[in-house]
Amino acid sequence: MPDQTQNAFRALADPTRRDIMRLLSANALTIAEVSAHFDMTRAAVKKHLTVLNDGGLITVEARGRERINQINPLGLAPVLSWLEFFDHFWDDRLADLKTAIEKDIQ
Amino acid sequence: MPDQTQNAFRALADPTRRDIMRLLSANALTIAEVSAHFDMTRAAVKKHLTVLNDGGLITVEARGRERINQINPLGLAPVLSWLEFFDHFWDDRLADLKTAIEKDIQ
DNA sequence: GCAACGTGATACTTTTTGGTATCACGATAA
DNA sequence: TTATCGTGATACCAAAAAGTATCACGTTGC
Repeated sequence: MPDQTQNAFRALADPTRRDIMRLLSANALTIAEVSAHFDMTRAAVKKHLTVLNDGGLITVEARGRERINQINPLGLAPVLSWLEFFDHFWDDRLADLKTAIEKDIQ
Repeated sequence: MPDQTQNAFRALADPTRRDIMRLLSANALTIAEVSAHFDMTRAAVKKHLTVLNDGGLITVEARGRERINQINPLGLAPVLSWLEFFDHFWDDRLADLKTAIEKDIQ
């Protein structure tokens, strides 16, 4: 796992994978359970889970013949770290940004 | 510009585009000036700038025959907003996350 | 043991993306 | 005007990504 920042950003670039992150934030799920929420094959969902795993955003735990996928919030650290870089440049604008977030939809 | 969240995340998925963001954080630059920092053609850089513009992360201002590309920090709002979602689920872990950021490389 | 189930992995197709090459066009400067 | 410069736009190519279909394998339960 060389470039965790790149893998994490890449993992978050796909809307399906971001939806999976939200799903897993509520409960850890097996691949089949995750697949049930999307209109695509289990194999496709599995691929997305692999990308998320490569990005360090989820961890996978084997339980019998099932694989429990669960969120790893620390995986977001490289992303937040990168964004943090811009805080130093616009501390003032960041305040506006934070308030803008409050009224942001989705 | 329907899905700004998607466009912003997609724009940040490429390492060259993230580097461009850092570049522009110091100074607003023309396309040619940005291109000088990368080992690729001006046309390729222009494409990246278009993607960044679509993502709302930069703004472009015409000045004579030049186009000044400058950062739009508010474009990061949808990204931060999405990440904010996870704060509600792990307020405690977020503290660890913030401290982890401090010692993060790159 | 045996059948059903969840998963891993591979091969394959289609679409998107990153990149180059090229040309046309407005702005600049002599 | 004329030549040059920065850019926009298009066509094109190669590689990566998203998705499907399929099969093999270990686990579960009878």
